[in-house]
Amino acid sequence: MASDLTLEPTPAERRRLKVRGAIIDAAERVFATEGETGLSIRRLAEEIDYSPSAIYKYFGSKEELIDELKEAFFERLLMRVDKISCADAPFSQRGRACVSTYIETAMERPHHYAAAFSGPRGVDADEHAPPQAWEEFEKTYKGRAFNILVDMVQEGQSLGVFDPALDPYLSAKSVWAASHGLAQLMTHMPNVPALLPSNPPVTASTFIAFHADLVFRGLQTPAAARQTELTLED
Amino acid sequence: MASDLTLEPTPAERRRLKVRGAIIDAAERVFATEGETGLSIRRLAEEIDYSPSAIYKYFGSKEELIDELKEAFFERLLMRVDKISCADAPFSQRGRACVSTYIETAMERPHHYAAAFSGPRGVDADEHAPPQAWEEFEKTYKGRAFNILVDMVQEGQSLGVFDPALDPYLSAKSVWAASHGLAQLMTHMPNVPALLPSNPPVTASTFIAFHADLVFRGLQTPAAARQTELTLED
DNA sequence: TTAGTTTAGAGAACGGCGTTCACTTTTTGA
DNA sequence: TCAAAAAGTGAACGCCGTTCTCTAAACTAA
Repeated sequence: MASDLTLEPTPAERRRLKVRGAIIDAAERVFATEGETGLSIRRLAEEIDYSPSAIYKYFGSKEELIDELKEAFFERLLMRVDKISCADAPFSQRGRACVSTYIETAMERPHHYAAAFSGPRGVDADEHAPPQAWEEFEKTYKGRAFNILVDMVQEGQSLGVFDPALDPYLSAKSVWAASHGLAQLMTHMPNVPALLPSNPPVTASTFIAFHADLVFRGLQTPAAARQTELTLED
Repeated sequence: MASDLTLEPTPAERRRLKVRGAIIDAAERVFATEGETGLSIRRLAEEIDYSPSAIYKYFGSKEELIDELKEAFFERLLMRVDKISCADAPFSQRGRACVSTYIETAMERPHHYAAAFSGPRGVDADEHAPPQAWEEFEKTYKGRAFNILVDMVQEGQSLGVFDPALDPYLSAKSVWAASHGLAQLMTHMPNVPALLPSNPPVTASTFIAFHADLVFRGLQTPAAARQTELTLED
């Protein structure tokens, strides 16, 4: 701990990071395919050829490890949505693309996405936790992703396509809820879109676009809504 | 097993049902407050003064027991929503009330609601499960609740307030996703509505109504949407 | 180089879990 | 009354997360 000022990592630090990375990699691999159920410290240890107790030199607990997986996932989720929200495309396309990207990213890693909205940090923990302040939430990945939505609503309002009477924050939360709900529905009941007695059967991505259109339509000014076509072709 | 035809339960059956009920009651109590984490067979056994292995005379596994809790919850959820959907009230009020009731019921038992959309039956199990047919899904509590939504969309279309070009099934699924998403958001991040930098702060039920309005607005005909006020009072 | 200290890692152990199995006790029904 | 079925027990198995003690290696300073 004598070299707080040196920037290049010492060999020791490099080795430590390597082992840490191996643990994270193995955890990521297992968690992505089998979720929290299949991920055990003992199995992780076996997979990287260490003893179980060795892992506790790198992570304080199993939960701490999983939190890191979730964080990494949400960072990627945020980056993808952010990139699309800044893209050079018409407003309506960008809006739809943000929602689609969000849902599709969630569908790629269902366990990661579900874990972020369940478990101890979800239902249980907020009993005694002090209500998080807005300034704090804004720095989270979730908070930053949320802010993208807020900006989008405000842009729509300034463009005259969204109802200017709407509170941007409440509207953004509504859009978030709608997106989140569909993501959850599609990851946990993937067969539902296919089994609906509609003609013709609808693919996942088509339905996502339909859903996104419906949600944004609720925000529109009546005049704007009149010009919006609600169709199902891509 | 000689009395398949007698209708009144024998004393033996009555006793068995009593013990079974005690197990379920204890499980319900623990699960409602502490969720799946706090519910263990051993603790349940201790709470009803039996040995752990005795429970396996009544339930094949822990998962089977929890499934029964979930089923009971969804039955109540369905009954509440069904009662409201048949109430004698204007269409728009009924629609909003269905969504509100759904979300509020979920918020009363967050663990039950969350468990129904996660765990082995959620992400994992559908890998090898054959895609469920519509006729089968329709009999589930989930399926019946879903059908209420379908009927509501169709009623709105026949009343001329919802866009007749919309597929009722896809639209119903969209509404379901939006409702589910908000339920999940409010159970797992209850502090978010309060921390939004809006003036004045918004209560949970107010926001739920706002969300419901927004969702149904997306289904409306432009003419109908022009007449709908999006406000936040009561 | 060497002595001392920090660190990585191993291995056994603890308490808890779901579940099973062999066993005893109670209840049932002819 | 007596065999068969059911209810209930307690020990055990193989997991789990986590902790503790101990060894061996790696750094640091003289």
